[in-house]
Amino acid sequence: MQNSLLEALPPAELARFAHHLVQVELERGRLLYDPGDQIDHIYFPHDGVISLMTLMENGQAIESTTIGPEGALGLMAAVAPRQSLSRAIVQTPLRAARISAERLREAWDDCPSLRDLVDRHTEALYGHAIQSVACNALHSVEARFCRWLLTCHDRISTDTVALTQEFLADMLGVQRTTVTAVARSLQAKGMIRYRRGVVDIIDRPALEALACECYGVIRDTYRRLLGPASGSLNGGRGDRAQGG
Amino acid sequence: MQNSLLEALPPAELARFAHHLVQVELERGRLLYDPGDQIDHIYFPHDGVISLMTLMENGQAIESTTIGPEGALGLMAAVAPRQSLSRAIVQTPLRAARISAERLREAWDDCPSLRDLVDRHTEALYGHAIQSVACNALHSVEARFCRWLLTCHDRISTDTVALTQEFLADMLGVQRTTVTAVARSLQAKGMIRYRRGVVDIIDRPALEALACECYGVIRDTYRRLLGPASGSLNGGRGDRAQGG
DNA sequence: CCGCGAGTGTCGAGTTCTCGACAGTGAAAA
DNA sequence: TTTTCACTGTCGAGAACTCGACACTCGCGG
Repeated sequence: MQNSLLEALPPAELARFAHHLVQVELERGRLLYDPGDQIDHIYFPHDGVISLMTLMENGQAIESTTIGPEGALGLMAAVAPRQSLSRAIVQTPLRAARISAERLREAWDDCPSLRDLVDRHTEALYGHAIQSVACNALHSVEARFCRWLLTCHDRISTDTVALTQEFLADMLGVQRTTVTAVARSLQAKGMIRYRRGVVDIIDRPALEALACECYGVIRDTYRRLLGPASGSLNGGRGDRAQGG
Repeated sequence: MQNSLLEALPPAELARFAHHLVQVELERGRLLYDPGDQIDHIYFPHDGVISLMTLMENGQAIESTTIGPEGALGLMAAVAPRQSLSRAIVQTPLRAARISAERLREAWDDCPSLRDLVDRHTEALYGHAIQSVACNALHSVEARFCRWLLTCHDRISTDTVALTQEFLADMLGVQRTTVTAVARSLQAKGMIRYRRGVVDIIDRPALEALACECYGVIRDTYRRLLGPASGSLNGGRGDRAQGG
């Protein structure tokens, strides 16, 4: 059990629905939800990344936010039945705990810490989204490319990311040729190495220097709202931690 | 009382906190929150627009989402104390009902419909944000300019919008010269007329044709989640409406 | 009345990214 | 081994937008 949300729950609450959790392994590219789909299952990743993509009328899909081990997919359906607003696809090989949304809703009233955690998670996801709004309007493809790599790197256990340039171009909402140009530039600087469908991260500090501030802002938002000192375990109001 | 959320509440629930609501009128440009500010008041607009802006390290601010009469500002603080993630400024002269977040939290446990409505509002706001993520990455300044005008037009009672090109450039995250060029183009087509700090909307259908799909998507998301048939008033699960 | 300042018009060089096209290449399948 | 196809490299014209600069003008205050 490595999902942060599940780990943060008091054992007594976790016990109320743990027997409904199913451990699953999902392959890269697996489609979990499309816009309008009823959210029937909630996924708590242990490692790996799920991309949430906004689908346009012409079929183009662009990444809006991501879900990793610090969060969960479909958590809004823990409160009440909900439809997905995004396309959700598995980005990297994924290990996750899955639960029927209905089963989780049945435990809802008896799980105050879970409710609090879900609220904070929702807020963090919103923070992720509004930072991406700014990022897409203001930052270069190169900076966004680096941010994307770093975010992915944080959530997997290796320095090797399996992805094609074509796929990344879709994520970022740009042409493949643009991604190719950026990738070559980064490789020339010795920051990454890549071959067909694989990117190796060589010099992470350099990537951090080239990435936009959004990388750190989003990471810190999750930490602040869902981290150990967020007050989610000692019941709400008090902020006795030393800060942020 | 014209705010949709307040109007949608059962009178019994509204009565639990209505005596704490204060009617306020706020001038254009008024700063309500900056990132990190404790959310001490919640605003339910009757007419007018509040812009939520993501603030970057260099001080640049770009609009991420907006709040109008169909929503409320700071609603996440109705659940538990929260800090603002955005800068919130009054976009057009605003009439709103304001309540202390703490007072609303006191009524929280006794207001199931309010809780449901807040959940739906949060989801709609998130939907707004992820659509803007895609929009900023994929759509032209002209299309976004039109979307912005339409969204604003929907929420005020006149065909005249008070805004400078410089301000709109900030909202959209582009250069003022770009906004000027687009504005001139739209005026040449007879769709708008403008003078110093004022834009008149002449041909709304033409603006709708030029705006990107995001305008309609966001509007429909709010309607679906917060509209009369959303099930928020008859207590939850059942979807007995004819749907859509 | 004048002066000031915010808001707008415009210009032009430069950069980034688009978009279509086609060639090269590596890895897996036949 | 050969074939095949997905993935990458590259080119070039063009569009969109940036960025700095400066002139103009409207409306307000002195």
